[in-house]
Amino acid sequence: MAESFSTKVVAKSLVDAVTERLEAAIIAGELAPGERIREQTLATALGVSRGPLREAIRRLEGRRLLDRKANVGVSVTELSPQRLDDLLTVRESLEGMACRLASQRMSDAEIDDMRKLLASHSRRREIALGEGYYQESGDVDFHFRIAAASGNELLTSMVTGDLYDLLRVYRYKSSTMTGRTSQALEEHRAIVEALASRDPDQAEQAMRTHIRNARLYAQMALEKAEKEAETS
Amino acid sequence: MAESFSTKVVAKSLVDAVTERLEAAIIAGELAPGERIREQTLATALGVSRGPLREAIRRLEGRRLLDRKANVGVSVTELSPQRLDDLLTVRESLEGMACRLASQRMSDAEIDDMRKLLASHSRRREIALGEGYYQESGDVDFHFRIAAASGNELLTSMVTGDLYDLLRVYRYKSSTMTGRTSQALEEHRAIVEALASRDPDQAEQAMRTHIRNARLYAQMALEKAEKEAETS
DNA sequence: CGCCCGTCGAATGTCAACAATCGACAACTT
DNA sequence: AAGTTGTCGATTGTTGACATTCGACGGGCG
Repeated sequence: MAESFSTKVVAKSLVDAVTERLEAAIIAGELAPGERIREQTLATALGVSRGPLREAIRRLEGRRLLDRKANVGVSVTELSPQRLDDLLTVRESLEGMACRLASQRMSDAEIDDMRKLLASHSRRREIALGEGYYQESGDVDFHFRIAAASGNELLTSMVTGDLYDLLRVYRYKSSTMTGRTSQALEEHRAIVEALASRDPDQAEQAMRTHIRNARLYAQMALEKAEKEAETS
Repeated sequence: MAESFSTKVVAKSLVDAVTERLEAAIIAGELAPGERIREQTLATALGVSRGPLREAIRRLEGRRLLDRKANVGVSVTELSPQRLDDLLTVRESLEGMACRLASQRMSDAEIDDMRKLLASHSRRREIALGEGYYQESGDVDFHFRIAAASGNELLTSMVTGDLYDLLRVYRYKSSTMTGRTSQALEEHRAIVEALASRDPDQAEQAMRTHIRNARLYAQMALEKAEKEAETS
C-alpha cells in the first residue's frame, strides 16, 4: 500500500490547530513570557472565531504555559530561575522513578538501541564542538525513550508532555545547556550502563544525578548571567 | 471587622462554577467512569450555554478527569487497577521528593504541628474503629502539609491539585483504604520522625515506603475484589 | 496638588444559531 | 443471509452578537 494510504486520516479541529500554533509561538519566544494575549486580536490573526481560541487557551492554562486572571485576561507564564529549579527538581524525581522502572522492563535489545542512540548523538557536529546537546523530541530523545520504557502511562505522559513543554520554554532540553556537552553525554552513558545492570537503585540514582547536575549547572549559568547584567 | 467583610469578593465565572460542579460529580461517582457527557443535555441541566461548559470540559481534560474523542464526544476517564498503580507510583516519586525537601525546610514548630495533627487524627472515631483514614483536604491533610512545606511550587501544585483529584476519583486518599488504618497512622508518625531527623534520604524513604505500602495494599484489595466477583 | 468619582472604550464572558460530523438503522444488492 | 450504501437525527464544532467587567483617563472637589 502506498504511503498516502498507510495512515488513517484524522480530523483535526480548530482547537487542536490553534493549540499547536500557540504552543509553538510560546516556545519560540514569539509570545514572550508575561505577554498579554488579546483574544479578538489573536483570533483575527489566526482567522478563527474566539470560541476555539478560548478552548485552546484553556488547554494551555492546564499545561501551565498560560496564566489567567478572570475578567482581565490571559498572559504567557513568566519564567524565573526559581521556577526552572522547581521544574528540574520535579523532573529529577519523576525521571529517576522512570529509570528505576525501566531498569526492570527494558529488554537487552532496547538497551543496545540506547547505546546506538548515544553513539549517533556523539557523532553529531554541535556536540563535538561543545555547542550544545539538543535533541529532537520523540523517539530519538534519550529521556523520552526511558520514560516510555517505564511502562507507566501517567508518568510517561507527564514527562514527555506538559513537563517537556515547560522545559522547552526555557529553551532547554533535559540534557544540558551549552558548556556541559561532553559531561552530559558521559552521564547518559552512565545511565545506560546502570540500566543494563538491572539494579533499580543504581539506575534511579544515575538519572537523578544527571538531572541534579543539569540543575546545578543551570543555576550557575543564571547567576553568571545576572552578574554580567549588573556590571554592564 | 465582621466575618462578612474579612475576605475579598472574588468573581467566579460560570466556567469556574461549572468546572467545580463537574469535578464534584465525577468524584462522587454521579458521573460514572466511562460515561458519555452530552454537552447540550448537561448545559441545559446546569442552566448555562454550551460555551462555558466546553471550556470547563477542556480544563478537566487537562486534569485527566475527562477523555475526549474529536467529533464524537467526551467521557469520564475510566478507572483501572493499572492506572491506580501508575498514579500511586507517580505520587511515591513526587511525595518522596517533597518529603526530602521538607526535611530541610520545616521549622521545629511546624514539625511539632505535624505531631499534633497526627494526635488529632488518632482521636477520630472512624480511625479508632479501623473504618478508614479519610482526611479533609487542605491544611489538615497530612500529605498536603508536607507538599506545601517542600517550598517547590510546581511540586505542591501537582501533588495537591490534579494528582489529588485523580486519587479522589478512586475514592481513595493517599493514606489508606479501609483495613490499614493503624498501620498508616504509624507510618505517618515514622515520616514525621524522619522529618525531625533532618536526614533527607531518611525522610524520602519513609514517605516512599508509606505510599508503596498503600499501593501494594490497594493491589491486594483489588485482586481480592476480582476474585470475589468471579466466585459470585 | 492629590484624591475620588464617573465615563468610556477595550476586552472578556456568555449566548444562541448555524455548519459539520458521526453513528445507528433501514434499504438495497449480491 | 451478509455486505454495502444512503439517510437521518443527535451531537459536536464554530461563529458572531450581545452582556458584563475592568482599567485608563479626565474632571471635579477639598
